[in-house]
Amino acid sequence: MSHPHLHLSKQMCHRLYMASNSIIRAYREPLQALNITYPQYIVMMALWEKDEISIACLLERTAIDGSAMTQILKKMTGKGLLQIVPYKHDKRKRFVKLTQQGQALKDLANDIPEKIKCRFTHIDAQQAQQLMDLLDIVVTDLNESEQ
Amino acid sequence: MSHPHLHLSKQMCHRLYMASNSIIRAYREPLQALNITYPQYIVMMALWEKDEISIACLLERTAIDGSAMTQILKKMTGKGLLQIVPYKHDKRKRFVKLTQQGQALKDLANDIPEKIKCRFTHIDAQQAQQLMDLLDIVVTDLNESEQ
DNA sequence: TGAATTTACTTTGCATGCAAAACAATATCG
DNA sequence: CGATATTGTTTTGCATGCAAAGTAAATTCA
Repeated sequence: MSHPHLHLSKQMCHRLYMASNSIIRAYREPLQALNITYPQYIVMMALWEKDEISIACLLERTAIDGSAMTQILKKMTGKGLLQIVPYKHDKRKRFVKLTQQGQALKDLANDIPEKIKCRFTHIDAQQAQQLMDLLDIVVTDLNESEQ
Repeated sequence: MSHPHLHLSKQMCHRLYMASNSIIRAYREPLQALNITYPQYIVMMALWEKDEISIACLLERTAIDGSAMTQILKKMTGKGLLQIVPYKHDKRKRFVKLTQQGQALKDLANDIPEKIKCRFTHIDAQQAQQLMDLLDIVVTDLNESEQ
């Protein structure tokens, strides 16, 4: 077998690629009811948890790319879900603030995690936790070793 | 704590999102030496393993989206890595065939998996396998429950 | 056999992900 | 104090991921 390391079946990266695409696809339908996309849902979850934070803080919490975030926030502002407010003391900074409509969306979203969980029939709670722990290590290792 | 299920820290999807983005980003630099992107690398790995397969087969093996694949193959053809050849018996079908240059790239790619592995300092072989197994279940469960 | 389906892709339009460059405002340093 | 560097964010350009529509060829079926 030539170049055995290059087999697709051995690639962690390909597994992650497929799993991530699959689960984001799974969110598409439930999120259509809220009229938001998956990255926008990540932003909403971050803000439901802690509102009125700087864009930099939102970037760190969500791990969404900065230039993508600008576009995402622009669209969400257009939908009336949030507002971008400039800081008084530092005019470079802006913070993000949910509108009432944005806050209200939380109730509509409440049962989405459960809907997704239902689709996992072969993974129990312990395995799910194990998977999340391993994924955290993957992210940490890759971030720490950034040159 | 209101709406506890919506906390980012509990979202498998967000872990997968971050891990997948992180690892694809990690491949960027080594793949620049080959002048290909990550999805193009997936295509190359599939073809290095088994060449002269139909586009449909390539789609199944790589799990890349069909419409994206058209563009990806177009670019790879432009780079001289492969050719799209029509079938004789069924004119709807096409198959993909690596050029000599495409085949030769395999040697350059051979040490990429090892380079990536080096960045995982907190995951041993057993955990890596465990992670791959769990990701396989995620993908299977999500695909099986597609309505 | 000819219309209706199905199959295998391609095209289009929109939303990111990302690197690189641009920008404006603040901080730093000689 | 003023030139330089840094910070926080946006803009630009390119490559997907994906749904939906389009297309051409092969199949099925009345």
